[in-house]
Amino acid sequence: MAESSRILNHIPRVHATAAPESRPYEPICAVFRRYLHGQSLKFTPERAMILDAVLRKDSLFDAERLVDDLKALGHRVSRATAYRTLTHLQDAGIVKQVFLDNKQSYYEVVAGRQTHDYLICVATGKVIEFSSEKVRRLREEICREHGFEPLSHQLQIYGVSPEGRKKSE
Amino acid sequence: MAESSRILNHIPRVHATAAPESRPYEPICAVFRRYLHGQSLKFTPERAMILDAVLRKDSLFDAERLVDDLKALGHRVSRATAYRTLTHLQDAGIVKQVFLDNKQSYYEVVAGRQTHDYLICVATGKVIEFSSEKVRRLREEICREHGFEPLSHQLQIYGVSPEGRKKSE
DNA sequence: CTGATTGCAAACACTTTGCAGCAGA
DNA sequence: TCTGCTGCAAAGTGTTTGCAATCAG
Repeated sequence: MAESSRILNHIPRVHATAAPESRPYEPICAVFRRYLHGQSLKFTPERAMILDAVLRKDSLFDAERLVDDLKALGHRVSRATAYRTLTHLQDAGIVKQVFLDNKQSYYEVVAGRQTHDYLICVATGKVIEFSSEKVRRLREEICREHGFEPLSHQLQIYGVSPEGRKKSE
Repeated sequence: MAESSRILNHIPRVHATAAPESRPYEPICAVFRRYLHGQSLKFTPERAMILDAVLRKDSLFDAERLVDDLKALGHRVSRATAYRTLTHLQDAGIVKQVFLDNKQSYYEVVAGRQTHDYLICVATGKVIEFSSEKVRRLREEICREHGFEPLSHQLQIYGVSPEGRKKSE
């Protein structure tokens, strides 16, 4: 089944399987504080504001959009801090980075939510997010076959949506 | 099942489903020539050399590696031409672009071969390529549910391989 | 011949990083 | 107080693009 292999130039950072010792229903903010404390990192106002803005997202977002959201809420946060915090949020198992194109990274919240996979219309650019138990089961099966311990996955299907089909006629 | 949607900032280019009117067993070089001709593009020595180098790859590669391979074969091709040609090869349905991390793009040959999905070890950076009929069937099923016409897909599972587990102990 | 192609270098866009001043714990 | 944090601007990096010379058809 496996056919060949190589080494990646850049190992992508992957969010934790689940916040390590997270209790059910624990506020995500508390999860983050605990994570930061465990790493001798500090819970700053900037990090609190970013986490807040992140948790308001109910679908894919990028760093730019996050900074804009914060600006709209009256908070001024530098891009650098946004990127740095997104990294911590990933390490804390709160957000996941998604690679949909070669231009930039996207993020989605995973803590306390189901992760998504994506249908991307190449005619309209529209992204449909869906969550599938079958995908999760297949991922387990594939990993079992290869002795792999899964942490995260990404599935994107590129194609043409019903609207895209109309548009291109 | 679908939960929310948004529009992508950059619509990724996706290789054609299959070389449009490709005949079985037709040499890939002929497919490319036919594609170029159809687009009023020219078959240049650079494009021939790049296609040749691409077809020698049996697993994931990146643009840099491609240029290095060509250099090793004694051919001098600029990065710009390599990128431009990879785009044409994608449009011709010969290669597919893969997004594994936020640093760069990877490519794999798809013409006349099975496409792959990837298991990526976050401990070692090793990439295991595999081909799964179950993944292809699931993709069809998901597209049917959403009225989507699939062109391409990408599945990456990030986790820890057996060797990675040993290493981190 | 004529429009497409090439290589070069500059431009681009997203992301990361060095640094000086600031501030949680 | 002692680290870690922030914003800024500069650096970094893969990829794209403008342009003049060149070449395929």
